[in-house]
Formats: sequence, structure tokens, C-alpha cells
Amino acid sequence: MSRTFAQRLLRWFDQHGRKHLPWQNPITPYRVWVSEIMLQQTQVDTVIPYFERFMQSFPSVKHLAAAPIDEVLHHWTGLGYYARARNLHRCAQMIVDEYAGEFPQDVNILAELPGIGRSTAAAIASIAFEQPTAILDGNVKRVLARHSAIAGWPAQPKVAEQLWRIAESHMPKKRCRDYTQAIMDLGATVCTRARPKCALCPVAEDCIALAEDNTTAYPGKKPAKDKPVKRAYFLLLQAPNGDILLERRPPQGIWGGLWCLPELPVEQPLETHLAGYGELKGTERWEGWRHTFSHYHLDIQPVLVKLAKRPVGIMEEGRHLWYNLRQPAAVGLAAPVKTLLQKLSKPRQVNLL
DNA sequence: AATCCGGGGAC
DNA sequence: GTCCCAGGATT
Repeated sequence: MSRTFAQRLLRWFDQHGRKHLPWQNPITPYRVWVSEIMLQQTQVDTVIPYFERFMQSFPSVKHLAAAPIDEVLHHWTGLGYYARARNLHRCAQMIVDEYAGEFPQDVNILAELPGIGRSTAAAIASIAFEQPTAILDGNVKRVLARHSAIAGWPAQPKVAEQLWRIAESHMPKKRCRDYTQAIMDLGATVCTRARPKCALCPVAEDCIALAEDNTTAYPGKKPAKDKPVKRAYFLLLQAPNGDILLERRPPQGIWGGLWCLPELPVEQPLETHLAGYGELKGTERWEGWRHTFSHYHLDIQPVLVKLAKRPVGIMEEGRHLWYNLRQPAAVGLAAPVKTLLQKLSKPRQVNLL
């Protein structure tokens, strides 16, 4: 075996790598950065339309830095992990204010910026600036855990340390951008989670997991925990003209900074709470569903409440918003809220309970 | 070291 | 249904 891991991988990349993703044409530090943040814990096919819309609205880091946070969150609606959008916005302002609008090229400086950790910093440095900095994302963890037969769950510090060391040992000094893209492409298209295509793999000849015929054992699985279930009413409080009341959530916690429907724990009596809104023209309980987060389930019970009058006095400026269904405000919405507002716009598809 | 933070695609 | 994805911040 004369060729190194990187040489074999790069040769494979020249023939089979992905070279037409939106953020690869053209490659700029800004576009690489935005794509890397969007791609954190999010699959490529999901990101592509978000990236295109984002670049249309915020074509440069200066445009992004100058935009209102609500507009940034609006472009993030449905993508999840909304702290990414807030960090992205903060980071853009830091780049404009402290770095004259130019991205720092040093990986250690990049890694100190909000939302940029060790792996994302290395991705930006290698892809945008051709520096020999190794990434370690989900794809790379899977490729390396199999190739070197590293047992255990990658979040364990000892396992992570081994994987980082191996990742850096394979990183070549030249073609750094292509190498980073290559090892991600290998994980995404060949060394897949289920049924890896080892016959097509350029580094199969010294892959220990394949030699053991045990590729699916790597990487080790995180011990599963059962998720708690929470239940809540989602109140669609509708003014006489059809507008729906939204509340802004606090910046920390679930759906931070997004606009949501008023929530009411199911333990609280609905009727008592609704008495605070004055005279009602009627209520409808809609069909509920289970929304699952990474760490708990939320059973959502929507209730449409038609108000006789638009309430006064309960509104706090900046924290409440009457949402016009025909002229939607450009703000960030939690995914279930967006779903409900869309159902409300198409009354025929509403299922009553 | 463990937890929090979303939503959706693949199976 | 489960798993996990171009992870990072917080405690």
C-alpha cells in the first residue's frame, strides 16, 4: 500500500465528489461560513433551499450584519436550532465591527466567534482558505470510527480525542479544501449509516471494520433515554377581523426569539383562562398531534378561539403581534405554529375534533 | 460529563 | 416508531 489515506480519498473525490452544491459556486468565506452553520445537524437537501433564500436576502456579511434579527429568524423558520441564527447575526456584526468585514483566517480565532466551534472553524479554514485544518463532523466520525475500528460513543471525551487525533493525522498539506469536501462526501454517499457501499470505497483496503465484517458496529450508539411527554394547548386567539395573536418567546430556551401562539398547560382549565379575553363568539378544538424534540415530546392541542372584540390591556409592546394571515409579517415562527397558521388560511382542510 | 437546543429525512 | 444529521453553548 503505497498511497496514503488522503491520496486515495482525493483520487476518489476527483471522480465522484460533490462539486455543484450551491455554496461551492462560487466559494467565498461568507458563503462557506453560512453554509457550515446551516449544515450543523442538518442534512444537505434540507439546507439547500434555505441557503438560496438566505443569499438572495443577505448577499454579504455587511447585509447580514445590518439586517434586523427578526428578518434573520424569518429566514431560519423551520430549520431548527435557532441559536444558530442568533449567533450568525451576532458573528456578522463582530466581523464587520472588529475585522473590517473580512473573515479572520486563523482557525483559533475563527473558533472563538459565536456559533463557530472547533469543527466548523476547521471547515471554514480548509475550504475557504486552503489551510490544513481537520474537521470532525458526523460523517468524518463515522468514516474514521470504522476505518480505525474505534469503539464507543463519539461524544465520550476519550473517543472524541482519538477521532480528532486520527482526523488530523490524515489531513494533507495540499488540496485541503478538496480533502475536507472529500471525506464528508465519502461519509454522505459511500460510508453511510446503513448499508455502506464498501465495494466503492477508496480506503476499504485497510478499513478495520470491513476486515472484521462489522461496519455497522461503528460508531458506537448513544444509550437511548426515554423522552418525557409534555402537553399544552396552543391558543389561536382570533380577532374579529381574522388576525391571530402571537407572542415572542424569550431569547433563551426552546424556540428562542421566535413568535408563537399563547401556550397553556393542559393542567390549567381552559375556560377559566379564556374568561380573561372577554366575550367569545365560539371555540373549536382542532385535531392535535405530537411534536417531537431531541429531548422531549410535546402533545399539541390547538384551540381556535373567536373573540368578540380585540382585547385591550393585555398587550405588551414588542412582545405581542397580531398576525395578518393575508399579509404575513416577516418574522420567525416555530414549525407547529407555521403549520397551524397555514391550516387557518385553508379552512377546508381543518379537521375538527 | 451531561444536557440543551429543532426539524426532517431515511429506514 | 427509531436513528441521526457538515455541532456548539452552557452548566
